[in-house]
Amino acid sequence: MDYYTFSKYGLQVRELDIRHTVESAQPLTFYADYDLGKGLLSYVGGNGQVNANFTGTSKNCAVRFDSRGLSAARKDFVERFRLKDDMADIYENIATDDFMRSAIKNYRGMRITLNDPWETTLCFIVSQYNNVKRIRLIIKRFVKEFGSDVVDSNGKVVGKSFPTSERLTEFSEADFRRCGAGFRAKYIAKAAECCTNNIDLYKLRKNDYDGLKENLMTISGVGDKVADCIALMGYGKMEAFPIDVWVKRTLEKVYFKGKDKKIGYLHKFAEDRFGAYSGQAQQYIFWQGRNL
DNA sequence: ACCCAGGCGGGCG
DNA sequence: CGCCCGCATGGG
Repeated sequence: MDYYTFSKYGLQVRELDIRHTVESAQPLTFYADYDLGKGLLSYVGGNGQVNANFTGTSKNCAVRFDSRGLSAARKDFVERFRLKDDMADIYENIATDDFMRSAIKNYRGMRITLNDPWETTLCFIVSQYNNVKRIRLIIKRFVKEFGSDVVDSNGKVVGKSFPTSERLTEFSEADFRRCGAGFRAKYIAKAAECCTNNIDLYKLRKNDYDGLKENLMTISGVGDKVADCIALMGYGKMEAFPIDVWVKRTLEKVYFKGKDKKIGYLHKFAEDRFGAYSGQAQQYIFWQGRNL
């Protein structure tokens, strides 16, 4: 059973809570413009500018796009918000206990977004030892400073595209520091160079999860946690389970009486418990844990 | 003022 | 290998 159908000016969607999805710290939402009070979200997708207008509830919402470029916007949106996912099956498989059931109840409709691999890489390099608000600030500065103009059919500038790795090789560590990247500026300069001249992130799409993660971790500034975030939100590897401070803290509190557990142990715990849907489970644990 | 943030690389034992 | 430390910066 599909979770979306085409409507005249957009889509009719079930199980999509745009607020929780946008607010739960995912790459798209680090630089998209939105006014959730008015149900507005706009971003530059793979098929150009998308302006979406939401009405309804998380159980059943209507999404309306500009009539111009409607089919491209629909296509982009379906991929971006993973509307083909079988949410009933996902909920059923990750609702393993009271804590998970409660998290799902609180944030039902929160989706994992699928983003461009390089965008995701840059966003999560910036995310390390940082907070969500400041990640957004820095990423927005990168788009503003280094992105190129996106124009509509009349030549009018409607937004800025996310800067490619190649584009960033035209700039230096000092330029990235000026955007507030701090000590991560060095990682970014190296990563941009690496992803332009050594690794083709788009060819890594053919890898399975293990091979992908191994390749990603050769990039400067990409360790275990960031690699899992990129695998999950940049490549759609739903079995990835990123463990940040919040997820670690929450797992230990809920399942291990607050006792310290090693990252490797927690990865195995998640794999056994959530399996192929670990990534979706992680997003609920992360957001519930942060808001406890 | 002080503390923390979706961690990582490097150095040391 | 595992452990520990420093790290830029802005908001609470």
